[in-house]
Amino acid sequence: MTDDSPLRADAQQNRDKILAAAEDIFLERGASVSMNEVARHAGVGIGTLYRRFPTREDLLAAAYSARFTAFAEEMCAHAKEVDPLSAMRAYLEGLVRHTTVYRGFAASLGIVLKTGTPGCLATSQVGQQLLQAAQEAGEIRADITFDDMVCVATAMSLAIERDGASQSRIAHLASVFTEGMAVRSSDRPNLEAS
Amino acid sequence: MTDDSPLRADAQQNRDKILAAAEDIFLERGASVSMNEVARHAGVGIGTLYRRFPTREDLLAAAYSARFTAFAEEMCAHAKEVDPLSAMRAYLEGLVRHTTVYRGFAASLGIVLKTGTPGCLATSQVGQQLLQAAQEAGEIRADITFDDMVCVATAMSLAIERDGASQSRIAHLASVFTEGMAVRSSDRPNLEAS
DNA sequence: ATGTATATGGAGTATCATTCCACTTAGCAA
DNA sequence: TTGCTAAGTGGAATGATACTCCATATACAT
Repeated sequence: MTDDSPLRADAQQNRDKILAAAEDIFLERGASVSMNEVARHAGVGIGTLYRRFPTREDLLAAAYSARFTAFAEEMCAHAKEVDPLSAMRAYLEGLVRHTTVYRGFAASLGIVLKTGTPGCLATSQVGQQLLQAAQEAGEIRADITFDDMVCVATAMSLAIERDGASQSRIAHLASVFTEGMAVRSSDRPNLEAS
Repeated sequence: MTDDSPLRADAQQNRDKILAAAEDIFLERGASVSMNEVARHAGVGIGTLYRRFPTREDLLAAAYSARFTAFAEEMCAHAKEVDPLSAMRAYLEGLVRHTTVYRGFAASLGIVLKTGTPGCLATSQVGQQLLQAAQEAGEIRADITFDDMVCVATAMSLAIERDGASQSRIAHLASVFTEGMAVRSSDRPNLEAS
């Protein structure tokens, strides 16, 4: 299903130009700029852009892949140094911080994370691992899914896009929501080992 | 600032026709149908539609006003029978459930709620009251704002529009978020008055 | 009856996403 | 080197849609 045949040299070059332009322009004017503008900025035809990235989400995911890869590695390393609940909090916070780099990206987060780009795949997997670890440690409710977390991150990002993001506000919201997913001490008696 | 002069009789009639058509067509095809289609369905010109409802959000807010009014009353009554935290959970859950009546409505929720339509005003006010009551009862963290809640509701609705809404998933997510906003017993000692 | 503020319809303009295809070119095989 | 061809390209064309503008029509106060 995944495209495997390697690109022709010129096509690869154009792909790179598109990604560089997308990075620039998304940063500068948000994730909703017209596809034409991206193409023009990259110096390629609109047809070429669509051939390589059929949907805006595909382009977003590709343009963001490197950031996501770095983020996944960072979170993986960080998780080894703190307790599972803190790791989750940090993950959530970091995911939101990344998501707010491009204005207007928040609403697409869920779709983008499912695109299968290396970076998206990595951050999804790390997120799922951290979640599972926290659940096995009894620190996060067993009925929370990774999709719940993405939903939570979306909410936080939307809130922040609206207000303008202060670092402290991101941390604040991340903390609020992590608390919501946490097992409450009063619930502990209810133990259920699989 | 609010428009006060009464409409001419024919204009009022057209306004009513537009609202009836909007209700129909939003229900049937979602909140993103073209304005042209609404106008055609209502039997008025597109100019008339725009004169009365300058933005899509204005139209959505007006078309949804009655539902929101009913919802606000319902929540107000319900709050008298349960504890403040449960009232908040019910409000959040209800808001999301309402929001999913028109497909594609979720993304506009925040804007629509600020339009000043009687129903929007009522649900905003009730939400703020419930939040304040829960905070004064020490059941919800003092640093949560009503806008936070709207944001949360938006994200839940977006997630649900994507996945397809099951009633249980709405309830589940509402519960997670409510937990997150709740004051935890372990936090009680940690008091910091400004 | 008539003057005028109000209201109307819909053609016109502008912006986008997306498709399509005649033309170009990289890379391979002879 | 020289074709050959699959892969790639650009951008005009198509089709939606939002939104504006104004010549015309009409309610209604006088």
